[in-house]
Amino acid sequence: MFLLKDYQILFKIYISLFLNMKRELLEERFDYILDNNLIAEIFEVGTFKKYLTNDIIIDIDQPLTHIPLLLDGNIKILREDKEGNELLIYFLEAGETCTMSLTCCMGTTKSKIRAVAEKDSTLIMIPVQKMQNWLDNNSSWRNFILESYQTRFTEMLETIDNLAFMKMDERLYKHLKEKSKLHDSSTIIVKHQDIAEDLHTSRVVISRLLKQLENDKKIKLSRNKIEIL
Amino acid sequence: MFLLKDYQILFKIYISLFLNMKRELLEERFDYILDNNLIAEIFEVGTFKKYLTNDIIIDIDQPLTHIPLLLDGNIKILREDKEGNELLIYFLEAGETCTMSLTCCMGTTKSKIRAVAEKDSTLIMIPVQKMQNWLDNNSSWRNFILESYQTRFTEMLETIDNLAFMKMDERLYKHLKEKSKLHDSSTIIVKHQDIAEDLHTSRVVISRLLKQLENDKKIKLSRNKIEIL
DNA sequence: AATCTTAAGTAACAATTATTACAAACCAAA
DNA sequence: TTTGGTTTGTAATAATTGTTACTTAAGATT
Repeated sequence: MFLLKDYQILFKIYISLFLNMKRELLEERFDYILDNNLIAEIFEVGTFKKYLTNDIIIDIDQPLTHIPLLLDGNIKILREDKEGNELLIYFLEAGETCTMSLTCCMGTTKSKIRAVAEKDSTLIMIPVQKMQNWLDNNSSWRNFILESYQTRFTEMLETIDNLAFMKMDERLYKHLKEKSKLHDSSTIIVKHQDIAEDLHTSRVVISRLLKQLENDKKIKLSRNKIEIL
Repeated sequence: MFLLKDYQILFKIYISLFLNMKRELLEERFDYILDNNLIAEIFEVGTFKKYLTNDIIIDIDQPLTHIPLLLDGNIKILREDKEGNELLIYFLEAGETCTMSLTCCMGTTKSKIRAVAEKDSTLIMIPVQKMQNWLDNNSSWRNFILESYQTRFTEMLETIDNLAFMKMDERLYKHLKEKSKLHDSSTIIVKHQDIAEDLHTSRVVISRLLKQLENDKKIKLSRNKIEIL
């Protein structure tokens, strides 16, 4: 019997749900912390799953009715302006929720945010009403949400730092290292064009800077592929 | 008898505290919504006030022990990097709390954030323990905090937009209009150097762009003063 | 009024990033 | 192997922003 933080357990329950575990099995596993009422309630929730590959999944034009909770894979969150320019804000990893969606759900603001799955990902959508309900009644859920806010906050601060204080070559190199870490491989499969869009600049600029990095022996370039040395 | 949202009332109580209102008067005013226990608790809190003028107030190097709640005036929140470069992130107005501080308090992250009062401001510092306590036990406080997060979130998104998608001249003009709105006057009292620091650029650049704006009849320049037309 | 300090204006130049246009290389399918 | 589409490399040039160095102007102080 291993100890997890409450919200992680709550999260585990979702995963089990997703894997179609039997209710009895679930209860046996988790009732030592969460009471039956809570489990029952979770079972009631109309969750649905989505499999995503490399495609737009959330285009927030009208207020959302569900909050995504990422089970597996990772999703990048992009900001978009009126002219269609884009900028990567942060990556969502498994076990995380998108605070941006919370903001959209609860507030009236219509935010232009795009979420793109970089590899196959699975997520559960939680209805907003449940969301609000749990926020009031379940302290473990509350902590999960508060911690999410804080993580996102820190990451947004970092994004601001990057934009404000770093030059394009540094931003590029950092971005490469981040992607490498995220996909757990020193070889990244991307084309220059994609990087350019994430960092909101042009392909030519990225190619130029990548060439420089290669000359500096920091990376090795091939078609559709960048290896970090 | 006027209706306010719960957290606003809570906030009003703070203001009253600050104004040294008699406890009896407070209870008479607010107990129709908040029970006596809560009021009692608020009275127990070790609040203290600070008066600030144009000076650094919070330099977050070690975890904070108190959360500021702004009663009057306004405070600008700046991001700082290792080399001492700065960038304005957002303005705090009366009735707001600094979510950045929450992040610092609750998490372990040591953030480099500077808060500067642009005019005389008053704030109350709330001990972190109380903070956490209320979060669990008082739904009106909880909503206040969640709403704060959301407001800040939106504002940080806007900052990112400005940095990523706007050129310096646009950012400058927007900044001028914001300041004008904040101080409720079409005439802004600043020197070019200060603006340059807020937008993280050099004085010469700002002077140049301001001159352009003046030529375009959008503003009128004098020493230490900019008038928006 | 003369002097001093600070703020703002200006010019010349450097660095960074953006844009355009085209050539070369790579890969897959015919 | 040839073709065609996509990706990358490169050069030339423009636009934006940053830097340095100096001048001019405004306002405060003596």
